[in-house]
Amino acid sequence: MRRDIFQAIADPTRRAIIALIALQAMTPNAIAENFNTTRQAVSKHLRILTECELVKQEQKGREIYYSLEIEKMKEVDQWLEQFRKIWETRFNQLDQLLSTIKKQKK
Amino acid sequence: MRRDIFQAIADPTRRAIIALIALQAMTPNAIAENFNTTRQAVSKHLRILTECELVKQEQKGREIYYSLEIEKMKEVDQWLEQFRKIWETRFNQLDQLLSTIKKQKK
DNA sequence: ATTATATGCAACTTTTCGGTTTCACAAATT
DNA sequence: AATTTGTGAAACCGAAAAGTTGCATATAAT
Repeated sequence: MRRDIFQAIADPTRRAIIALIALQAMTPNAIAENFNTTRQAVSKHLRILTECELVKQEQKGREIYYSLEIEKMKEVDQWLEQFRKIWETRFNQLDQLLSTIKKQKK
Repeated sequence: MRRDIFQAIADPTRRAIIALIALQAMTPNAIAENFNTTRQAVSKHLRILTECELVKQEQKGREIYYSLEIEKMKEVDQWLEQFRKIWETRFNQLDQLLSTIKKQKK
């Protein structure tokens, strides 16, 4: 089983779950109420999210509260970093081009 | 077919292809040389990347050069934005906590 | 003109994925 | 003690994905 964060966020339902529990910890039942699937399907998603450490649990009696392990999200951010560098370079090049054109107009 | 950027970057080979052609345009054959798969498999990945507009082609004779449509990568960046806000809030809270502790020490 | 090279596409196979159904178990409620 | 509630896990199913094989086409080289 692959189970990395990129595979985890590939599914739209999982992205929605992530967004949901980012704000506050929730039980599987409460999460499932927000979707058109069964509790079991949500439970399966939560297992996947847990497996790649995107989610943490806190047991309270028979209820289990799930919340987002927000630090893990930074892995995606780090991966994007290499492309952000390219954006910036391109932007600077464009910037230089524009100022060159400006100079020529004078 | 779903075909969104999150599904596209879920596959590790595709992420590698993206990183490769981000730096310079390459032909399918040249790309395939970097991996343990057949040219056809790479070709299929390129088609998927093209379908979700992550990649653009430029034909030169019988060769086709693929390069990254870097703007599209910003979609992931935008999605991360909501979590970045949470990071910053948490960070500020930690910051406040630390300065409170500092004050108490005095 | 013939051959080699670069590529895309379609058919097929195996694996993975997302969902449902069913069951088991533990905590809470009656 | 019996019942209800909250949950996880396994078995199964259909759909989609990833890879391989084979073929078609166009350009380049001989």
